[in-house]
Amino acid sequence: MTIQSLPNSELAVMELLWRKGRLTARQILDQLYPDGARPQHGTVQRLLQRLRAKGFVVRARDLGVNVFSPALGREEYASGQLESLANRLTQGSLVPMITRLVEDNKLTRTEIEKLRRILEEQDG
Amino acid sequence: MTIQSLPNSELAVMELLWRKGRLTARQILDQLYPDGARPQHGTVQRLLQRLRAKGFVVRARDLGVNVFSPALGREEYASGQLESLANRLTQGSLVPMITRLVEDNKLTRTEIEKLRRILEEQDG
DNA sequence: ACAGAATACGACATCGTGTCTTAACATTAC
DNA sequence: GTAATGTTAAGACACGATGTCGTATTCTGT
Repeated sequence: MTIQSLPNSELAVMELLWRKGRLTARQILDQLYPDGARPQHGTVQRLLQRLRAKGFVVRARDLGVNVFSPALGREEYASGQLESLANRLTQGSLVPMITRLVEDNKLTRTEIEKLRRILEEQDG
Repeated sequence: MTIQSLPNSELAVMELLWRKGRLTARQILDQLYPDGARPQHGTVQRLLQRLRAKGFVVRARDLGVNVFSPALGREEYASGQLESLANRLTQGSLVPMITRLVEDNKLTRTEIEKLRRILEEQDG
């Protein structure tokens, strides 16, 4: 049930889709690799195909072209990764990791404030 | 500077070392694969070698045998992974991920309590 | 000095990733 | 309706990481 982890090239496509919402393969090619040395069109097609197989993007026919959009949000993906990290490393709990980050001063004051607020808002 | 992420076989060795502290290659072989179909001794040796190359374990000569121990703690590794996750996915911030987990009720009340306490203890 | 254990390391199969290429298909412009 | 153009699907492949062997070499205790 865990969300699987994506390789870089596929994550890059997801990033773009998360930012733009819906794009055609061609648009992805253009926006992901605007410079000279860009990959073949088929490459993006392939990535999209793999992402679809993994259930990360959905496809819709639109004016004769396929339009792709994310099947899950960035936060959903990110928090899923976080969960699986916790499962693998710290018996499923975030506490040890966060504790460590706090002790090492890896969190900014603003972050700490925000986290406090989020946790305070929880029930009562 | 980010802590790299370990493959399963190497992580399994680290797990064991985190639990036991210091072990010889032979002990690792015995404890990691107690059943029948165990790998060759050399396999563990190889894993240890790779872990050493990556800086995850240190070695000491002890009574004529090498004894291996973790070069970093589990929490250090785990929080490093968390950081790199945040860097890759949410502009370096944990807030979006945690927010999401809280909203989805993925954290137990106990966890939330603990996290609150940790964050409260911070400065003033 | 020798047997037995420990170590180092070259080798290799397999898999995932990143990319290409070509073939099949759809669409558009005449 | 056909040619030109763009889109999609899928086979192929190189490359690196992973997991595992096996052998050559080095140690240790007696």
